[in-house]
Amino acid sequence: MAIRGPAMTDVARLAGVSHQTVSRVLNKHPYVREQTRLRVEAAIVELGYRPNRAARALVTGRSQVIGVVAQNTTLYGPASLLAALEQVAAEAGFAVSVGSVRDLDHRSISAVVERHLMHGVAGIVVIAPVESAGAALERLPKEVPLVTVDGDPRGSVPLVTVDQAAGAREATRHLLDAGHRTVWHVSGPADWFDSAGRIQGWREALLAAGAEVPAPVPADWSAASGYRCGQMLARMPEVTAVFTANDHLALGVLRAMHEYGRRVPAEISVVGFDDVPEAAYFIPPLTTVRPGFAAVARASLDLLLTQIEGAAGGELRQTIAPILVARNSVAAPPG
Amino acid sequence: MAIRGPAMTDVARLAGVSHQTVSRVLNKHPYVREQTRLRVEAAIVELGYRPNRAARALVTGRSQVIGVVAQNTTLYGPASLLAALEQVAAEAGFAVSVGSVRDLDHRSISAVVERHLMHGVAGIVVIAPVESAGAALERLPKEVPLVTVDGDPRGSVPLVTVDQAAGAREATRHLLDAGHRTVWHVSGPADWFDSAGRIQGWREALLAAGAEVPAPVPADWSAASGYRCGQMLARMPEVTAVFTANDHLALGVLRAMHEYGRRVPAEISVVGFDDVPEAAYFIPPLTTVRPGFAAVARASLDLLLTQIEGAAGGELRQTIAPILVARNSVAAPPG
DNA sequence: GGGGTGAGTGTTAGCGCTCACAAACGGCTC
DNA sequence: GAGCCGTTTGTGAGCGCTAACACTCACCCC
Repeated sequence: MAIRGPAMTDVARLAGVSHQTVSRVLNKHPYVREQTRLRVEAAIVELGYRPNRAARALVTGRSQVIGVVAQNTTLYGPASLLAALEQVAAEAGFAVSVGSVRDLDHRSISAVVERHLMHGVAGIVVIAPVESAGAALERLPKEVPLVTVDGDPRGSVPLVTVDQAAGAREATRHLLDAGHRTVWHVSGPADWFDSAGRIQGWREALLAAGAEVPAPVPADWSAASGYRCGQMLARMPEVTAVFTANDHLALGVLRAMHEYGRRVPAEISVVGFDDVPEAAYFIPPLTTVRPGFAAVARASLDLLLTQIEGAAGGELRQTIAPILVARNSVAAPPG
Repeated sequence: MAIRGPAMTDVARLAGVSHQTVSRVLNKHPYVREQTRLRVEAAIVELGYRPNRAARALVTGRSQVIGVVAQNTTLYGPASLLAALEQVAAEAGFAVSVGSVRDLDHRSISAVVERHLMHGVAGIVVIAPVESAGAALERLPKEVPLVTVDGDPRGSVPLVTVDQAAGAREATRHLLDAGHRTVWHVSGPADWFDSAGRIQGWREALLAAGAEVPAPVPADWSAASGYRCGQMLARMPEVTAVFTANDHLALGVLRAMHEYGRRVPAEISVVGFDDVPEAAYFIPPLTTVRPGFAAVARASLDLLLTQIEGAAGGELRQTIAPILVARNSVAAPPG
């Protein structure tokens, strides 16, 4: 294994130039004669030459790899973000190395960051949607370019985030516009920034419409907890509209409503958040909010590359607006 | 940016030894006096020294990164596999670099493989569940250690795969045991090995029980197509049991049954495949087959590391048995 | 006492690349 | 024709590490 391929000098010899000229061709320097460039390129093709990144990284002191720290990568949201990041990074010539963490506490995060540093990443993207992660990041070594996604809005680390509040406002307004007096909210875990933002947007929309603001029903992100909350809401006749913090919660709520014989949307309207691919095939198809993963990925990488290239300036905060996807889980309230 | 940290010679100077001794400590060579080792380790901690992977990779000719080629990483299956791989790799001191492809044809795959090679990966895992990928892999350069997951059983490339047929047999037998005369199958795309294996297992179980074998209903993997197939099956009164090639198809079928007023499981039983986390919260909770992603990941990495280390021997084919997860979507047929 | 042995350490030579610098060349100005 | 520019190419050093080898001891055996 690990047979060494041809090196730059081999290409140089074949093309009848110095290794330095080959390097210049590879790095697209100006001041290489067209004819020389063609000769070098031909030699590269002929030998099947492939530049050695390790050697380049050694001398330049930076690699072409960015590390990502994420939790729960099997969930639709993180997985989508990861895929989008990978694609954007590839376009910029960077590879993406993932590091999953079980918990987003200081110890887990810095362990994975440390692993990334050992592997010599050029920069790190941390998907850090909870309080504990925010604190952990402040304590990280400053030597590495770092960007957080969905992180602490009050932190000092460069941040890209989906405008949770805007999405929640839209969802809530959509329900109010359908004629509901007020909207109940099944919220995500209290320590997630996403949860906080969605609660805030929901509350703002209600207040703006002069509607009553019921207490949010706390849950985690799972269909299981959505189901439990749904069981409660199903027994409350005054509930006609529910906005859940994500689609899986909505799924649980839908199942509970079904079991209690409360028809959706005829008796109760439901709106989710995330637009998972299956959302269109829930019973009934779910109206939800779609965050722009691709836009988030692009913004994150831009921010990171700016830091890697050493340019100090530019915005350190980017907000991506989500959009509402209307389906059949919303109708006018009964009566 | 990219401030160079302390190098091995700095550690050596502080510990009063040569850089080579530091290297020996780092690589756990024998023949280093305990006392010396402690002195070196103290110096490493004091300076916050971190070995430069690029330099090591340059001299040894191999990196500590493995590349993964996968399609559709936002789906539950691939995402789970990816996460499992990453964890197993981390334990072995390897980083995982993902490369998503839109299509599993020769061009896309070799482009991503090429990208991985440029970045100097030590080996590659290809998640290659379709015919076209199988062909593409045979044409890849042999110089790189390679393992396929869910790939072509007839190919020559080392392979780890879930025993699709065994899982399908179990699912089908489970339905037959519940008293159904026969079981209908909504199958995955024809060019997927997974589909073929599941069809085969389903057919075997029916034949073994002397049951009639209906024509499989072809679909893709989406809830959308499951829904369309479900609409058809719902109108066929003789259908009492359906085995779908994955859970999303089952979700679509469930929705169709619901719309046509056919109760599950009272009138029709349904079994899926994959055990996505939401499966327990479908209406009704879905009986399904759980493939062992962790086991697949572990086997793949073992196979890959064996190749990387140059050891030729060992099995080049590993099969992982899935298990049936019984929930409430299966009951005796009506009447 | 000469010559082995093995533990523990140091010296040297690259791995393949980029960077800084030098050099060669033609064309221009004065 | 001396001097200067801009273009095009080459030379040499060195990034931080490991592998190969050389060396120094202490210890043992005949």
